[in-house]
Amino acid sequence: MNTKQLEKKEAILQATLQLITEQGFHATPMSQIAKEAGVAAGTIYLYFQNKEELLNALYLQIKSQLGDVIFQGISPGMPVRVAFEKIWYNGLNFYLEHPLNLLFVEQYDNSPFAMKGTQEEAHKYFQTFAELVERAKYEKAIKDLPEYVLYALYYAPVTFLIKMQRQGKLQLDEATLAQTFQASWDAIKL
Amino acid sequence: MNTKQLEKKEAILQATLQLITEQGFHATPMSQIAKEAGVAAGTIYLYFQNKEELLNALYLQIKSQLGDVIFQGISPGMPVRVAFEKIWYNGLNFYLEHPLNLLFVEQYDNSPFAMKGTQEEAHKYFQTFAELVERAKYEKAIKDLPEYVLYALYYAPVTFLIKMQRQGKLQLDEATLAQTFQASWDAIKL
Amino acid sequence: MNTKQLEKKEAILQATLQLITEQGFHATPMSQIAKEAGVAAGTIYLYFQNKEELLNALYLQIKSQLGDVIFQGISPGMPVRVAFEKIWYNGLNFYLEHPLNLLFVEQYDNSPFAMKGTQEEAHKYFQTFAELVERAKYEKAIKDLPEYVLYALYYAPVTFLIKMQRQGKLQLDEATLAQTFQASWDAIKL
Amino acid sequence: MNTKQLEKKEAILQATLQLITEQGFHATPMSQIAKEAGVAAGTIYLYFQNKEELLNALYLQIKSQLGDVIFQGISPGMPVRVAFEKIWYNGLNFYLEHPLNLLFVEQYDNSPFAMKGTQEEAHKYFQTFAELVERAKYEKAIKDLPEYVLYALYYAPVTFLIKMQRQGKLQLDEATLAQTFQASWDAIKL
DNA sequence: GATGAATGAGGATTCATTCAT
DNA sequence: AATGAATGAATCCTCATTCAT
Repeated sequence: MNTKQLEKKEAILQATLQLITEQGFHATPMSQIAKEAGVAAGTIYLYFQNKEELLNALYLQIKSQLGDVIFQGISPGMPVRVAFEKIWYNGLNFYLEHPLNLLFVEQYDNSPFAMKGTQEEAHKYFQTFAELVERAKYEKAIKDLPEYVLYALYYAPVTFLIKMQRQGKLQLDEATLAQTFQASWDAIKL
Repeated sequence: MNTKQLEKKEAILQATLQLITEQGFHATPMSQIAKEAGVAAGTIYLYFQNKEELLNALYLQIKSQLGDVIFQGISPGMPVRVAFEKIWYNGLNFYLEHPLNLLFVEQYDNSPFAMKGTQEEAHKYFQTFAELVERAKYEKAIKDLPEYVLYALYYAPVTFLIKMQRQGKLQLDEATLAQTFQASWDAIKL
Repeated sequence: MNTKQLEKKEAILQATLQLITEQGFHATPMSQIAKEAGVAAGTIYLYFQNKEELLNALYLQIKSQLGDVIFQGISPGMPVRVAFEKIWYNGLNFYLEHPLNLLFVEQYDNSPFAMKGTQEEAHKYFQTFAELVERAKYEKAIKDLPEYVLYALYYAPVTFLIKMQRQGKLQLDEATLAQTFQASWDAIKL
Repeated sequence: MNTKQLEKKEAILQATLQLITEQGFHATPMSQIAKEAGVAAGTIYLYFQNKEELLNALYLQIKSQLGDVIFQGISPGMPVRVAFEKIWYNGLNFYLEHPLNLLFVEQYDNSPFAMKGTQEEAHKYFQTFAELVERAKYEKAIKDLPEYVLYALYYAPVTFLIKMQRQGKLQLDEATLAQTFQASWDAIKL
C-alpha cells in the first residue's frame, strides 16, 4: 500500500471513530463514514472486508496504540511502584488526549457482538503489564491478587473517571489525579 | 393496569433484556422481542411509546431495582465501614445473580444515544449513598475525594470483575471477593 | 335506534368530518375518530360496517342535506331566473356556512376510491334541478347546452370560489357574490 | 444527472401518476410504484427524499408542463378575446390529452396535506395569465372582477367538464366545446 | 484503484378490525 | 350495547454491499 492509500485507510478509520462515538455502531451508515472520510462508499470495501472488519480494525488500532504508549518510559529494572505510576498516567493521558478512543473501545467491549478473537488479540499488547505484575508480586510490592482483580482495581477506575469527566460530572485536575492514583495504589500495594 | 397487563409488560421487558444482552440494541428487532415475550408486534407499542422508550424503561427498572437492593440492611447509625461493605456486597450480588442486568446497563451507559435525562433520573435512586459518603468523610473514615472519584474506586472494579468472570477470565470465589473488597476499602479508607 | 344511539352515530359522523377535512382520509385513524367522538374504537363498528362505509355514509348525509337546503323557497311555477338565483345562493350559503362539508365532498369526489354507486345515489337528491333545467330550456330562458355543461358553468365556480376564500385568496362579500352570480347567469342565459 | 438517470426519474414519476390516479395517494405503496417503474424500492429514494416529495415533484412537473403549454401561440399584442380563447383551448386540450394529470392535480389540490408552498410555487407558472387579465380589464374587454372570480368562471368549468366526461356523463365534441367556450366568455366579457 | 448508482432485504411503526369482558 | 386491549398485515424507509463504468 502506498502513502496515498495509507492516508485513505487512515481517513476511513478516523471517520469511523468520529461518527461511531457520536452516533453508535448501528446508527452510523457506511455511506456516512465514506462521506466523512472523503471517499466513495465502495472504496471502504477496498480496504476493509465489511463493516464488522472495519470496527475490529479500528479497535485493534486503538488498543495497539495504547499498548505502545502505555509502556513508554518503562525499563525492565525500574522500581515497581514507579513503573505502576508511569503506566497509570500513560494510560490515563492517552485517553484524556483521545477521549473518542476510549468511547469507542468501551462501546465495543460492551457490545455483545464484540469479537472474542479481536479482544484476545488486543490483550497481547499488554503482555508487558502481566510480566510487571508478576515481578511486583514476587517482590511483595503488591497484594497477591488474581491478574484481573488487579486490573479491576487499577484500570477500571481510570476509564470510569474519564467518562465521567466527559459527562461533566467532575473536573480532573492535577491534584485530583494524584490523589486518585495514590488511592489506586493503596488498593493494590502490600 | 391490571395484573394480566402488568405481566405482559414485564414479559416484554424481560424479553428485551434477554435479547439485547445477547445481540445488542440495534441487532434486536422489535418483532423478535414481541415473539420472545409471546405478544404481537403491535402490542409492545401499547406499553411503550417506541423502541427508545422501551430501552429507557428497562434501564430505569434495573437501576431502580438495584437502588432498592443495594441499601438492604443499611440503617442510619450503622458504622461507616460496615455500611460500605454491605452496600458493596449487595451491589455485587445483585449483578452476580442477574448478570444480564449488568450487561444491559453497561451497554446502555456506553451508547452515545443513552439519554442523559434517563441516566440522571436513575442517579436519584442512589441518593442514600451520597449521604453515606458525606457522613463517612465527616467522620474521617474515608479520604476526602470528589464523589465520582469515590465511585470510580469503589464501584467500577465491581462491574469490571463481574464482566470478566462472565467472559471466563477469572472465578470470583468467596476468598477472592473478600480480598477485593478489602482492597477497594484500602483505596478509599483514611 | 333510540335518541342516545342517534346522537352517538351523529357524533361519529361529525368527528369524521372534522378530522378528515383536517388530515385526509388515510391520515385519520379510526381510533382517533373514536376518541374525538367520545366513544370506544369498537363502537364505531356497531354503527358502520367499516371505514369505507363510514365515509360513504358521511358523503350521503352531506349531499342529502345539501339536496334539502338547495331547493328551499323554490316553487314549481316560479320564474326560471329567480329559481336559478335562489338555488345558486342556497348552495353557496350551505357550503359557506359549513365549509368542512365542501372540503369533505371534494376530497371524496376526487379520490379514486369514491364509490360510483354512492355518487350516483347522491345525484338523485338533485333531480329537481334537472327538471328546472328542462323547463328553462323549453322556455328559451337558457342556452340549449348538455346538462353537465350547465352544471359546469353554474356550479363549478361556486365550489371553486369557496375553496379559494378558505385559502385566503379572496374575500367573498355581498357585492362580489352578486357580480359572480350575474356572470354565471350571463354564461347560461339565452 | 445523465440521460439514463433522467429516464429513471421520469419512469418513477409516470408510475406514480398512473397508480395514484388509479388507487389514491395512500392506497399506493412505494413498493408498487417502484415495481411499475421497473426499479428497486430503494431507488426511488435516490431521486426523491420521501413519498411526500415525490408527490410534490409530480405536482410541480404537471403544473409546469401546463404552464408551458397553455401560453403556446400567445403573443403580447394579440387581441384579448383571441388570447383568452387560445388559452382556454390549450388548457382544455392538455388535460383532455393527459387526463391522469388532471386527476392527480385535483386529488392533490383537494387533499389537506397539499403543501401550500408547492401550490404557491406552481402558481408562478401562470403569471402571464394574470398579466393578460390586467390588460383585458384595462381595455374594458372583460368585467372588473377579482382575479380568482375570473379563474372560477373561466377555469373551473373546464376541469369539471373533463372529469365528467371521464366519468362518462357527457361527450365533449367540437360543437359542445365551442358552445362551452362561448358561454365562459359570455360570463366574463363586458 | 475508485466511484456511486442500484439493489432489496430488513426493521420500526401504524392502524383497521376483532372479540373477550 | 359498549369497551379497548390485542392483533399482525402492511407500509415507509434505511443501509450494507455489489458491480458496471
